[in-house]
Amino acid sequence: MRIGELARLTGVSVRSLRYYEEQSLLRPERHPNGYRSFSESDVERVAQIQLLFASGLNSRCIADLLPCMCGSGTDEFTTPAPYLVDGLLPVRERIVAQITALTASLQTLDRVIAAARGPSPQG
Amino acid sequence: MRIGELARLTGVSVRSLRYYEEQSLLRPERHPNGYRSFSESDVERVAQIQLLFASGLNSRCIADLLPCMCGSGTDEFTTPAPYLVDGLLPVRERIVAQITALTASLQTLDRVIAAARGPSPQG
DNA sequence: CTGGATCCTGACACCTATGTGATGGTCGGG
DNA sequence: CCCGACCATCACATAGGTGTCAGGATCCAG
Repeated sequence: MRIGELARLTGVSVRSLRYYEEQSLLRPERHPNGYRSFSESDVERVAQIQLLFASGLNSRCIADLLPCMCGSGTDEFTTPAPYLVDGLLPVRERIVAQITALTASLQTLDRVIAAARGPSPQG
Repeated sequence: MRIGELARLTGVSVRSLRYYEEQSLLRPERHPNGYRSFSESDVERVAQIQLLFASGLNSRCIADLLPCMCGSGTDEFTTPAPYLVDGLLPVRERIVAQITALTASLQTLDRVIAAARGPSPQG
């Protein structure tokens, strides 16, 4: 499919999809006329990318990660080099820390919201 | 206390503390000579700010949030106007969404890490 | 051929938190 | 007085993902 359709299917802007290719997160084929040609599986792949972006990873990190996880269809390359893991562990820690921070923030927020709803001594 | 000491106590750069004031996250007094004068409670407040930043909230959001929660010890003013809650709910949703994304990413990440460690069928 | 939709590349703009440097005021100790 | 530490403001830089526009090319329909 072409870039416009992928954009529609994923809800991601054409601009971003081109950027993803620039960052090697997507590797679409090219029609003879220069148009990008994406596969069906790229829909899922873009969703993955979006998820990782939403988690605060940057494109370089995602680029490292994707070859290890995208193998929904092709599974040869699902085992990353161990050296890659060394780079992944800090990322993991950051995510855990972020979840912790978010959870704490959420609790605080919920206390605030509860207090605003009913200032009665319920908590 | 002055800005340098607050920076030392919190581990946040002086630059960031000034930025926080610019964003109305901190409202230090001013000495006649122009120096900022922070209170003891600002140490905790900065920690809160950092926590929220780490949660991915931006300064505007934090500015809305802080007046409701800064009373961790003092709970008098923990009750915000209900109209404020309307603004808080989207924030809450964003936090929940982010936790969801992070959790999913963490799972993916852990699968990759596990696969790299031992490609044996252990999980 | 014409018009419109879609695509291409390239480039600049933005936002946001933070770094960094310039330039100068304030204060305390020697 | 003078130096060093600290503070002030202003301003420019950075990074990363995205918006947006410019200037063309392609393709299809009429």
